Formats: sequence, C-alpha cells, structure tokens
Amino acid sequence: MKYNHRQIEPKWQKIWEEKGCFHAEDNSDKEKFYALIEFPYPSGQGLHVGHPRPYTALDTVSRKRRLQGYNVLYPIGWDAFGLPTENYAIKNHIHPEIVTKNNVERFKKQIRSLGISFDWSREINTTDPDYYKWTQWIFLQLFQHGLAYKKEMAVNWCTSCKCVLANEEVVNGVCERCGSEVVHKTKSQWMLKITAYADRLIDDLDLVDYPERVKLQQKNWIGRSYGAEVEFDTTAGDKLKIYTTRADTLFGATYMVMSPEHPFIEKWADKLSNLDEVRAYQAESAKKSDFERTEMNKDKTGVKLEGVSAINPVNDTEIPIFISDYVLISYGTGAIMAVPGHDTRDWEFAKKFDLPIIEVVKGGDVEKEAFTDCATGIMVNSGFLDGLSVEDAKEKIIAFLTEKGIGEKKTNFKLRDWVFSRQRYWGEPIPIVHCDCCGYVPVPEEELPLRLPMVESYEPTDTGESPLANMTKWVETTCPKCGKKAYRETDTMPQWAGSSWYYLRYMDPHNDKAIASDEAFKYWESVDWYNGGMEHTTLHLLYSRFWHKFLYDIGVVPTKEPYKKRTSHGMILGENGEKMSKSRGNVVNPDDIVNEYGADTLRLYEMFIGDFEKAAPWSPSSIRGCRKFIERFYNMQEMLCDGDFIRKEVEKDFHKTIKKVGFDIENIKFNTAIAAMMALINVIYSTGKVTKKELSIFAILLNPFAPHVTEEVWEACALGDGILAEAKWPEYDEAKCVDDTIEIVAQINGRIKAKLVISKDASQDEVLSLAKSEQKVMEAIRGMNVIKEIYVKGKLVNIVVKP
RNA sequence: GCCGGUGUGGUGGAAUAGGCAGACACAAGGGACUUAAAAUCCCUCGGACUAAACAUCCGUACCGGUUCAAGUCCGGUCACCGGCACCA
Repeated sequence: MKYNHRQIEPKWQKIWEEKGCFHAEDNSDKEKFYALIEFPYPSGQGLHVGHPRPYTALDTVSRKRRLQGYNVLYPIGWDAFGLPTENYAIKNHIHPEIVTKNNVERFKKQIRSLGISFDWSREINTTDPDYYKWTQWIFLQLFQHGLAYKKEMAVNWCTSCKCVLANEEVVNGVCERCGSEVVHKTKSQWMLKITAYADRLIDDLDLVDYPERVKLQQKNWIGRSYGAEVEFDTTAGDKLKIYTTRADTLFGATYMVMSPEHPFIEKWADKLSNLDEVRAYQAESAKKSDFERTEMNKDKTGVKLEGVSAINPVNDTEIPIFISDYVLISYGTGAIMAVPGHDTRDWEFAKKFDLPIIEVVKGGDVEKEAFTDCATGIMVNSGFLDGLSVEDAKEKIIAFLTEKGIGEKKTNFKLRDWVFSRQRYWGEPIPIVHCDCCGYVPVPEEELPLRLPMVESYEPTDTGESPLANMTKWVETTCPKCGKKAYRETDTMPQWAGSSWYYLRYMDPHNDKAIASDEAFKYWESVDWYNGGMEHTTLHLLYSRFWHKFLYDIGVVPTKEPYKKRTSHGMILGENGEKMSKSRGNVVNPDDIVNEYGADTLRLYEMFIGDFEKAAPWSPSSIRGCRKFIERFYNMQEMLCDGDFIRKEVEKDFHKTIKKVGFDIENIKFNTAIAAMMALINVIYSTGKVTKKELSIFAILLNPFAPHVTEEVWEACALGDGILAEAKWPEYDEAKCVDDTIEIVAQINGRIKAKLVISKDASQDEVLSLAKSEQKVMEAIRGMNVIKEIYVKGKLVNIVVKP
C-alpha cells in the first residue's frame, strides 16, 4: 500500500469529529490541563503557514497530555471585531457581519484540515452578542468601580481616511494605510485606569512562568521608577513641584524646566516680560507632531521665563526657569529641576544656553559630559551630603526634605491609562447613556447585550464622530435613572476588549447567567500554558492581565493571574528570509501544502523547521524530508514481525528516544524531538525489521506530531482499538537509557589521541591504564612528566604533560 | 541613545551543567536499480595539506582573558534583529 494522505487524513478527522474525541469534560476526576493559543483574527486573506506553527505546537503538547491521562481543554475562537473587516466591508459594500461570517467559515475549514485537536464545541466569537454581552458587563463593572472614565484627549486623525487611528496605526507620523498626514484632534475619550494596577502588574510577574524577555519588556513598558517630589519656592509665590529620581543631586540644580503645556505659564502671564516669546514657543510645540517632538529633533530648544525665577531650597540660590519641550506634561509633575552635571539632557540644554554646571558627584568630568553613574560616585559640593555615596545621599536628602515639609518619596510610571474608545462601527458598543441631569449612566445589566444596530452606512464621518452617531433612532433614548431624554454613547470599544477575557469564556462558553459558572472557574482555574506572539507582550498580554486582576478583585475569578505559563513562537518568514506579506509576494498558503504533502507533513515540518522561539525561513525543499520520514514510518508496516525488541541495543535506543521526545516536547524543543525520532527510524531501517512492540511505541511518540498517519498505521497493523482510544504515553526506564559500554576520549594536553570503549562502570584507574596502553598516548607521554590527570566520568580522560 | 536577543558548513539547524563542534535534515556530487526518468536504496560531503587514504594542523563574527579543557564563562569590538525612545 502506498501512503495516501488524501485518503487517510479526512478519514481520521471525520472519526475524531463523530466521536467527539477532543471535547473537554467539565467535571472530571482526571487532572486538568488548559492549553491556549491566541485566537485568530479572521482576515480576508485566509490562513498563511505562520498560523499553524503555534497551533501545532500546543496541539502536540495537548495530545501528549491526553495520552498521559489528562483532561485537556484546547479551545479556539475568533477575535473578529476590527478595522480590516470594516474597511473591506466599506470598500465592497458588504455588511461586516457577513464579511466576518465568510472569513470565519474559510478559516475554520482551513484549520480543520490540519487535524488540530481543538474542542470545537467551545468555539467562541467576539462579535456574537451572547459573547460581547459579557465584554460590556465587564466594562460596566470597571465603570462602577471608578476604573472607566471619560476625558478630553488628543487623538490621531487621518486627513485622507477621515477617521481616527490607533497609535499603532500611525507609523512615522503618517497613516499606515494611505500614507497621509496624521493630525491631532481633541476629543472626549473613554479611558481605563490600568495605571491603578501598575505596581501589581510588575510585582505579580514573580508568580508566573513567562520567558524572561517577556517579563522584562512588560516591566520596561510599565516603567516604574522610585524618586521624590520636591517643591521649589518661586518669586511668583507659587510653589513649583518637580519629580526627580536623583534627589541626591539637589545641590547641583542650576535651573528649572517646565513643559510648554504647564498651567503655571497661564497663571504667571502678567508677570512675564517676554510673554510673546513664550507664547510663540508654546504654539510651535503644540504644532509639532509626536514624531517631530521625539524622534526627529533631539536638539534642545526652549525659552527662559523673564520675570519669575525659583529658589533652590538647599542653598537658597535664585535659579532661572525655562520652558522646553524636552519636558513632558504627561510624566511626573510636568516640571523638573535641571542638574546639568549629572543628567545628559540637562547637560545639553545647559551647554546650549550657557548655564552653570556644578559637579556634585565626583567621578567624571562634568565639563566634557554629564556624569550619570550612581554606583561609584561620591557626593561633593553638597553641604551636609558631602562624602556620602549616591544611595546614602538620596536617603538623607529625602529625609531632610520630608522633615522640612517640602518633599516626599514618590513612585512614578511610564504606563499611561488605556484609551478605550474608537470612532468606528465594527466594535462593541460602549453601554453608557449620556443624560443632561445624571451624567454618564450605565445601561442596566438586564438590557445587555446592547446590540450593535444594523446601519446602512457605517463609513467613518468627516466630523470624527462614530458612524453610530448618525443613527438617531438608536442614539436617542431615555435615561435609565431619571427617565428623561438622553443619548447613547456612540463610540465603540477597541479590538483589544474582546480578547482581554476570552480565555475565561472557554471554561463555560454557553452560560447565559455569568461569564462562567463558579464550578467552571474552580475546576479550570487558569490557563496552564499560553503560547502567543511577542508583538502582544505590551498590548493584549498586559491588557488581559489587567482585566483579570480586576475580576479577581471583585470576586469573579479565583486566581490573581490568568496564565501560569507563557511561551512565544518565532515568525515563519518567506523563502527569501523576509516577512511573509501579500505585497512581497512570498506568502505560502497551507492549503497547497496540505493538498500536496498532507497535514501530517506540514505539521511535522513546521515543528522541525528550527528553534520554535526563533524566526525561520520557509523552505519548500526541506518539506520533502519530512514527507520522506512520514513515508518511512508508514512503510514500516511491511517490515513488521513478532517479538518485543529486535535487539537489546535497539531497546536501549527506544528508551533513550522516549526520554528525549518527552523532555523536548515539554521544553518546546520540537525540532530535536523529531530529529531523535528520525535517528531512531534510521536504526530500525538498518535492522530491516520492526516488531509490533517497537512500531506501537514509535506510533505513540509520533502521534502528537502526525496524528493521522500514526492512527492509520496502528489500525492497519492491528495494534489495537486506536491510539486515542487506548494508548498511553510510554514510560522509559532510566537504567535502559544508559549504554553498558561507553566511548571515552583520551586526551593529552587537551588533544584527542584515542577513543576507548570501556564498561560504563569502569573506575578511573582502569580508564587511565587503558588510555596509557594506547599506542598514540604512549608516544605522547614518552619522556614527559605527567603533571595532572583529569577524569570526567563517562566522558574523557585528559593527561597533562610537560617536557 | 537605552534595554534585550542573535552571530556555528553551500542551507535550516544540533551540541544537559565548561568535556569528541557540525546530531537530524536540505541542497550538491557519486554509485546501485531502470530501456530511460521519477521514486527508492547505498556512499561522500567545514577548510588546509594529499592522487587518495592515514596522520597533522586550522576552524563556532572579531580581539584578548580565565581553564587541563571555551561555541558555551569573563572583558572589549563589529554586524544584524526586536522593543523603547527626551519618562527627569
């Protein structure tokens, strides 16, 4: 029989589907295992070969866990709200709901052809009202706990698309899609107070098993810094509050800088003799895009405030105040004390404006550059701080400022609150009513889901209003509180909303009373293993940790963290080593591979392609090697014979391979697990025969990677009722993983002179004397003094000699 | 600029915990089978020296160090990739 994947693969997929093989049980005595992949956005392009990489990886883990007796939950769904669908819908005059439905159909068919063991009975879709009912419910809880608020905000507005863009959609200051200018528009926006969780989002990373680089990226993004707030007296009478992490350098503060947006400028307007100049600078800064203000121009600019100055509280010196756009209104207090001797930016500014530079930490040359090293410096020119280390000086000065009532310890974060509104149609309606009397009133829970109305035109408007704003019938409503005429919120939620809690819904996807039942939460608890892309580290991964912690605080979920373990896959690149994209013309469609080589070959190749965590280029010729391996496995049917193991050495090879494959799967080293099986099949072929026992073990080991062909061979060779039905993941015997005789390398001065075959239990003396009996070793030692003899058990001997 | 990662044959990549560099594949070359091709099977496959083999030497981006022993550890340099980007 020739291997025919086109016949085998649909056959087994049908059997699995009919028997419901992958349905997770809700109440099982078995230990649970919850594996999760990032649910896909069903785009119009369909799947490309990058999608199956993470799916196959966790499918391999899930299938292995089932063979080990776990009750496995491995679900999938659709993250289907979002701009590409909406834009496609506008362009082609098809309602986004229809577009979504078609795209999901296509994705589903493609994914099913891969034989991934998803529990399709738990499929979810973020655009389903029964689903977004709970997205809205969570928003209302956030609102009621003061964590959702509305605020005037500058938004990105594309002048050509006439629509609002998310920050991610603005690339180098222009619209990602059309390349047109992006300007700022001020709009009232819904915000989520993620900053309230900043500390816990950092500290609780200690509770989870994430790759270090993920933890680090989140920590850097949240950007916690410990410092102090200090109040400076000014000649205007007001106290100017600044934030600093280097309170120790206070004696070196020779001027102050405020952000051009600082409210004191307005307050001091009548005291400023150069108000025109100040105003001109303010206007110039306001005109600059974010891009110009940060990336383009790091040359320091600024204007000195004539008429108001500040007093350095430690030496009563009067120092000038500047405004400059290198100080941001959004961080700290919007004002700083400038210490040019020990801060690079202040140093540049001081040089440009010819301001005095005082050295207060010894160790560098402050005339040449700012000395910023905190670890080695000693305080100088700093009165009562002189002679202290930077760390000690910080503590002493903060204690001093606290006692005088002009300063205190303060922690700051780079993390900003989450802009949560979008002026687009294809998203969850924000369930809030605006009432002139009562303000923002939540839609009553029993009215959820607040459905997205069917509109004729969902094109974005010129005014920056959501397309929903034109739906007067839907917008005009009555206030749930006072019953008077009121208006619905017309902004929708961002794409990140539905994905911030979807893993919870899989636990109990059809529940209409709650996100999931308490029993479901208790049993499934949290995700055991979550695999996803690095690009979501500071977006989805952070957002969902925030929502989860909130749900924990209000008693909905029982765990502090949503995901116990996180791994990350590398991208699959095009043949040319570039990122796969339609415009580069290097996209590979998995359908073609499944059709030509089969799903088992595709799966195996995607796992064999290289280090799972690193990017790897697609190679059409390498796929053939995987196909060949599968055919070699399939053809073992014809080598079948009775017995346990052909030879004792082969038995040992099996034990070693069982150990390696199991270990490698758990450590996401799929490529070497497959290499080990390839090596084992080479051994089997060299014997020319395979026993039933050998073949069945091989089939189970390979099953998580290539589930169809392994079941087929199992059935064809009458090995039993089926791998899924009855097989257990094989155990290995540690004793049988060790060879009786081993090869030991004999070195002289680190150079290999001989290879010794000797019993694994041989003593050092035995190995050494055997080594010394080797011709070449004898020659090398002759006439030399032996300085040292090193023996590494089971590996090598090294004899160090000198003339 | 700051933070993180990577650098190994013609290619993708292996190499617990400092202990035989190049597993497993791909590509290439040669051979067997075949009328022929495909498929399959077998052999060779980092470099220098060699007709070939043996032997020897060199070789994990570059320079230096620690060690009996370095792809692996330490210091420095370069290149590429990712994240952040005036966060005081």
